Parts: sequence; C-alpha cells; structure tokens
Amino acid sequence: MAGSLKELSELSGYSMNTVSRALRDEDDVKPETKAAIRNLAQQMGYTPNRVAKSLRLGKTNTIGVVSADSANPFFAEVIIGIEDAARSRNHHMLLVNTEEDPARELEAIEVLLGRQVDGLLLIPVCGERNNSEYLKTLSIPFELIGRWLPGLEEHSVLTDEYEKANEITSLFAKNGHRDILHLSGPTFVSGSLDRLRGYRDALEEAGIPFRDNLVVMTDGHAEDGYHKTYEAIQSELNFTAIFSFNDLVAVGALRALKECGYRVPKDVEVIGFDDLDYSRFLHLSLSSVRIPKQQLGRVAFEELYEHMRDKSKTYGRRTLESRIMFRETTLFD
Amino acid sequence: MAGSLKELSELSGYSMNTVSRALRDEDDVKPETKAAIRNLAQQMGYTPNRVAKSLRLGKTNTIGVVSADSANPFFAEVIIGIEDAARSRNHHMLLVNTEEDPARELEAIEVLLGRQVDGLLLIPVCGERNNSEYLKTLSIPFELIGRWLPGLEEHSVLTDEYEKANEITSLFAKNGHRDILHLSGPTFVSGSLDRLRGYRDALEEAGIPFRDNLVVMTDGHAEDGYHKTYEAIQSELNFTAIFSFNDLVAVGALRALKECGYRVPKDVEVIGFDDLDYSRFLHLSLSSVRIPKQQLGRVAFEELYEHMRDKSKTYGRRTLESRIMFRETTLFD
DNA sequence: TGCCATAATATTAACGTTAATATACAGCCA
DNA sequence: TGGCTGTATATTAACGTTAATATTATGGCA
Repeated sequence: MAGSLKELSELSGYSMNTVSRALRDEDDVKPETKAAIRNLAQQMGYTPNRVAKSLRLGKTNTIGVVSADSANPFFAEVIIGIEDAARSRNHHMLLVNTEEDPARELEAIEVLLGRQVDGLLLIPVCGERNNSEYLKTLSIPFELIGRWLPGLEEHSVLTDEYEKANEITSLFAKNGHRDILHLSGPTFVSGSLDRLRGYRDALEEAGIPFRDNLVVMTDGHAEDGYHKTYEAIQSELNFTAIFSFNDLVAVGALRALKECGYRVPKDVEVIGFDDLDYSRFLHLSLSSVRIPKQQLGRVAFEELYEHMRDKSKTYGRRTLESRIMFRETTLFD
Repeated sequence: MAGSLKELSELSGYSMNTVSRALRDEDDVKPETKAAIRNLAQQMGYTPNRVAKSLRLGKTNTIGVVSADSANPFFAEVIIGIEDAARSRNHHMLLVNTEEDPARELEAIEVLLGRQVDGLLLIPVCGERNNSEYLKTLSIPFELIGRWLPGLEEHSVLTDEYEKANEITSLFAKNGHRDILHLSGPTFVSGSLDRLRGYRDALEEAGIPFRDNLVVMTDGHAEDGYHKTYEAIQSELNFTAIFSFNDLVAVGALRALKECGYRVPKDVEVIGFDDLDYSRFLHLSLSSVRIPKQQLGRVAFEELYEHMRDKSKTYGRRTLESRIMFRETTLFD
C-alpha cells in the first residue's frame, strides 16, 4: 500500500532524490519526468512517510494538547477550536488528558516532548502542586489556555473573567441583592480565583460586607452544584441570588432550588458562566457569560504557531472578550 | 535539552548500541555500565526520540481517532474512554474532526496513514456518500464506534439501540399512548435508523399504525429539537409522548413543550437517549437511555489493540448493553 | 597450553526521508 | 577548440533509533 521513494526510484529508473523532488513539485525536475513519477506514485498508491520526513526535518507538524478535564464540555469546545486552527495550518494534535493530576500532566508533557511535538497547548493543572517551574524550562513554545500560572502569565490566552464576575455581582448588588451566594470553582483552577475576586471586589465597591459562608466551593460539575446548593438551603443560609462558577454548577443549583420550592428568578436569581450550548434551552433559559470557547482554542493555536515559526518572539498575554447573556434566570437586563 | 544516543555514546565512551541497550534495560549490559549510562542520561536530561524509534521499528504506538462530531458531548465522552484505554497501553491518539463531511473524513484517514498510525478508530460519516469502500482497502486495523457502515458491520462497537428504542416505544404503547412522536436523528447517522426501526417495530407489535408525520427528523442538537417540536405543536400534530433521538434534542423539546404550555410528564411524556451527564439535573430530570459512553471508547480501543497485535484476527461486532433510566419526564417505571 | 563457551561491548546497516554536493551533458560564445 | 553556463539528474550523508552481526576479553575445562 505505502511503498517508498526507493521503490519508486527503482520502478521509475530515476534516483530517489529526483523522485522526492518530483513529488514535492520542486523546480529543477523536467515536467515530463515529474508527470511520469507522479503517475507511477499514484498508480501504486504511494503515501509519503511523514515519520521519516519528521525525523529528517526535525519537525513533526504536530502539537501536543494537554487537557486537564476534557469531560468538561467547555474544554471540549476549546479543543474543537484548536483542531480547527491546527488543521488549517497543516498541523495535527496529540491529545492527552490529565484529570487535574499534576503528575499525569508532567508525564504527558515529557512523553509529548519525546514525540517531538513542535509546540504545546495546555489547559494546565493550577493547584499548589503545579508544573510551572518545569514549564519554564521547556525549549519548545507553549501556551496555556483559559487558565494562568504564576510566573507564566504571559503564556496564557484568557478571557475577561474578573471583569465579568465583577460586573455580574455589581448588577446583582445594584438590583438590591445583598445576600449573593457564590458557588465558586475548585481552588486549583485559576479561573475560580479570578471570578471570586471579581465577586469580592464588586461587593466591596457596593459597600456590601463580604461573608465567607456565602462562598461555597464546588468541583465545577452539576452534581456538586446540586449538592452544595441543597446544603446551603438546608443550613438556612439566606440568599436571593446565585453567581455560579459555571453553567454546569448552575444547572445543579437550579435543580436544588426547584426541589426546595424556590422560584427562579422570582425568589432567587441565578447566573452561570461559560454559556454552554444547551444552557439556552433549559426549562429556564440560563443567564450566563458567553465565553468564545472555540475562538479561545483557535487564538491559542495561532499564538503558538507564531512562536513555532519564530522561536525568539516574546510572549504576551491574550485576553478575549466575553459577553453576559441575560436570559430567564435573572430579572434585569 | 534532548540530546541523542550518539552524544551519550561520546560522553560515556560506550558505543551507541550499548547506550541504547542500557537505557532499554536489556540483559547483556553490565549493571555498572547501565548505571553509569543512565546517570549520565538523567544528568543531561536525555529524552529518547520516539520519532526515530517509530521509523526504525515501523510502529508509532499511535492511533488515529477520526470523530465526526466532537462538539457532541456524547462523542466527547467516548473519546475520553479511548484516551484512557490508549494511555494504559502506552499509546497515543491523533485526533481529527470531520464535521460529518465524507471528504474531510477521507482526507483525515489518508493523512493519518501517512503519519503511520498503527490503527484507526472512527466515528464514521454514514450518509449516502461514505467511505466504506475505501475503508475496506485499508491495510491497518480499524474499528467504528457507535455507528455502522454497510459491509463493515463486523468492524463496529455498538450498543443495543434497536432493542432499547423498541422497549421504550413498547412501554409508551403499553401505557396507553397511541400518538408517539419520534424526534429522529439525521439520516446520515446509522443510530437514527436503528432507533427509528425500534420505534416502528414496536408500534407494529402493539398494533398501532405507523404514521409518517409522527416522525420528525432533527439534526441531533438542542436547537433543532426545540424548533421541530415547536413546529410540530403549531401544526396541531397531536401527540402524548415523545421518544427523542438523543438528550440534546430532548432538552430542546422540553423547552418547546414548556413554552407552549404543556406539562411534562402529565400532558406529554418525554424520553431521551444517551443519558448525558447533566440530563439528570435538569428542571425535570430527564428519562433517558444510559449508554456506557466511556466504555464504548475503551472497548473500541481494546478491540483495535487486539487487531494491532494480531493482524490476522478476524473482526467481530461488539455490542454493549445500555440501560433505560426512568426519571421525571416519564410516568412509568 | 590450547580451545571453547560466555559475557560484554562494538560495528554495521537499515528504517524513509531531504539537503548538500557532485556529475553529466547540452548549447553558447570568444 | 576550450571553457563557461545552465539544466537535469545522481550520489552521498544525515536525522536518531534498533537489530543483526562481529569483535574482544575472560574464565573454565580437558
């Protein structure tokens, strides 16, 4: 099926080099020769061996994508954006998952380096134990997506999470809410911090005292959003609005609110973050912050690509704009 | 950073071969020699070049994964299963998307072959124009996941979709429903046919005449589920139950029903398919068919792996069992 | 002592490319 | 006629591995 230049060379009578150049459509091969060789190649279904090419050229046209949590529809969409951009630049993607485990992340990077990827795109693990020091020693270009690591801020492609979290909370405050529950994300995610900070700062700006117990940490998934909200209600924590770390958690929260007899948005207003595809179609169309997920992936790839082309280019943070979508789980607009 | 055997050889004074054998922990290298070489390797941060290894061995330890639609959370989960299984077998995954386009699929396969993947896992495009004939000519092992192609049935890992569709429809019929709307999937997906067939056969078994207009085709996404259901209601199509192709479509349908003032499950019962993670947490917890998505990916990889190890092994269809989850959008259980 | 087996290491070639360099043969001009 | 230019092709080496084969030293045994 595959064949090789050598084989083509023997069959055609031309040297391997000429065959190679003919197939790559280089200049100094006579047109008739080219045609003959290409015909032959087609006839025997020759496919060039990209592994050999990679070895020879020291370039694989492959990037490594290390995702911390691709079960999350958010990152799934980011990855689609990456794939899309990579394809249009004739690159491919080796995808590895880490499940938020720094050791697995480290291993993933190492093995991808062994596979000679030309660059690395990471949704990095951000906890206490992270690989930022190791990342700093990397000799190939890399970008972090949707998260940042201390000391590597310039390597990130982010969105304006702080600003939007702040804006949302301010709006709640302006509309009279004083007890705003924040279902925060896991501490090991940098976005949790940004969103929490936005929330906290907005409270302060509004002159509302920050209360610890109104911040409830979740793992970022629906199940936990449900449980934590349920518990919050049971513990008679009073709140009239929920700012949720993401849509998944918000969906869980909505469910808990319903079970406990709260009407949304009348009794409790709810807003999510990320704006997943289906959030709009929920029983109550979910208000959320629309993050351009695919674009995040695309921009990250393009950024990486620039650095792969010019290794000396300096890194600079990119921040994409998101947009608050007011729907049925909130009153204001 | 990387270095090479040659470099290690020069620095250590041993031949490249000895260095290679030492690092691979082969038998006939003196323990002290091994230790010395490995120390040195560690010291200079040597990482073996897997591209060179692949070329030499004619084996990349890489599989190609061709997904028709990874925006779909269903396939996203399947891919997690693949990745998981692959990793535990020391394999990696080149992921390519086709967006249900047969031409892109063909191109993807060709380029993956050029990259010398050891096997191929596909969520294939199934329409009129599909690549089944081309697939038949492939010289590397491949498996199709969650879909089948005529003439390649033995290459598929599937679930009992027909049976479950039949069971669901029968249950609806048994519970007195005579006007059961089927929001079917796109015709280019083999699962649409299986689910439709299950629906149709169950009606026949129940002595209910099949009516064309009670089958409404959707593209498999929430948006379309919403629109098609909305239209169905507007066109005064009477129905008391909905059997939806998948959960996404069901979510859209639920939304439309709500907007039109129908109460679920009292006025209309609804059941989905796939059982996506969050379906359980909807305002009305969605009844659905739980397909073991990650397992689907894992089994597919394992099946592929067997064939990569033993090229002469004959192919055989695998069918995984799914399970109907009765929740709040249906009355029976 | 001489031979053989064994252990440890070295040499060589190959995987399929591509780049650098070399060769062969025109045609052209002085 | 001799040398020069340019076109078309060929040869060689290299990328970093590993497998097959070769070499060397060592010890045991008759």
